[in-house]
Amino acid sequence: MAVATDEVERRIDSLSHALRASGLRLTHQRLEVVREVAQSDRHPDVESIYRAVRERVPTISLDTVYRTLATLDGLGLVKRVTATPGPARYDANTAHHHHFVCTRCGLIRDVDDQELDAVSAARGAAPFGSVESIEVQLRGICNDCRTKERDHD
Amino acid sequence: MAVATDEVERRIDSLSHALRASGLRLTHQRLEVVREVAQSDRHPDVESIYRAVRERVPTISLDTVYRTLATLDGLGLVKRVTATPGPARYDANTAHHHHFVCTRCGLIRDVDDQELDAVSAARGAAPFGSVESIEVQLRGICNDCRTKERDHD
DNA sequence: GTTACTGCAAACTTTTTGCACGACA
DNA sequence: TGTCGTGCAAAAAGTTTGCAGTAAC
Repeated sequence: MAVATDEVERRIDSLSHALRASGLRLTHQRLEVVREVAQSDRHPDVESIYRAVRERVPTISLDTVYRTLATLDGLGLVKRVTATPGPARYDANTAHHHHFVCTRCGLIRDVDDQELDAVSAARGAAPFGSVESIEVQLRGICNDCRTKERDHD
Repeated sequence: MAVATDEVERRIDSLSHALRASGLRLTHQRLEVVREVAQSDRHPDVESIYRAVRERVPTISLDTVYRTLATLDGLGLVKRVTATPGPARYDANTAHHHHFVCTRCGLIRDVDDQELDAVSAARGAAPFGSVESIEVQLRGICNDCRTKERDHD
């Protein structure tokens, strides 16, 4: 668990309130799916979340995980990350932040940086529509992949 | 065709050279797939490219389009766009640029902006790896979706 | 007690792969 | 002519959906 315990608690609390406010039910399955996503800062995909939650809720089904994540996304409690091709991945950090993306292995890590936060809606985007959020993707090679590359020399 | 004819020509030229340099064959199918992607600035998905190319090469198969795009991506002649969930989309603009993304309909448009180009590799990313490229995603609602929204009031 | 949610199974969409024929160099 | 690329078909991967039983409120 790489996310601080109190932040995990805060995220789970926020879930309960948001569900109640929307008239949705706080089920065991939803709670455990959120707990799983909230604990991780690795932007896990649906399959990983499913496997992890099943350790605690052995009867949960994959489609419930899909449905739960879609519901939570709709409520703004998690965000679907679209930085890599392939399986859907989710992020419980709903605060404004940026991403480092490894183009080799697909690692995604949150980047908090005030300089990047200061990037403002470009004039270049004005003709297309109204900008509501800005995310900077820093693409490159992660430390692990770089090390592996050296080992193969 | 929204991309200037001479730019399309330049991209097709660049294909021929790159394929030859890699010892790959310049087939009719590859040429027409590139022409299709190079002509468009809408970041088409594989299915759209397939449909469009089939008008000129009726016998082409969908899996050839998939394979061709993967090959071209490997050579750096097109880039797979990972800004929206769902089907793979491709961009023939391999120059450094940014994207406006409509979160409602999935529209993606290239944004050229010197201010955004000036965004530099954040210190915040340093611990994770080496940054090789930076893309800014400007997310919001496009003009068309905004208009539709008003019409439904 | 209602009604929304879940699990199961099946369907659907998107993408990949094996193989034999045909076309490029 | 040799070999790579294509088309076909089937499979694999990822995601969605209908339905009947179950659990939350």
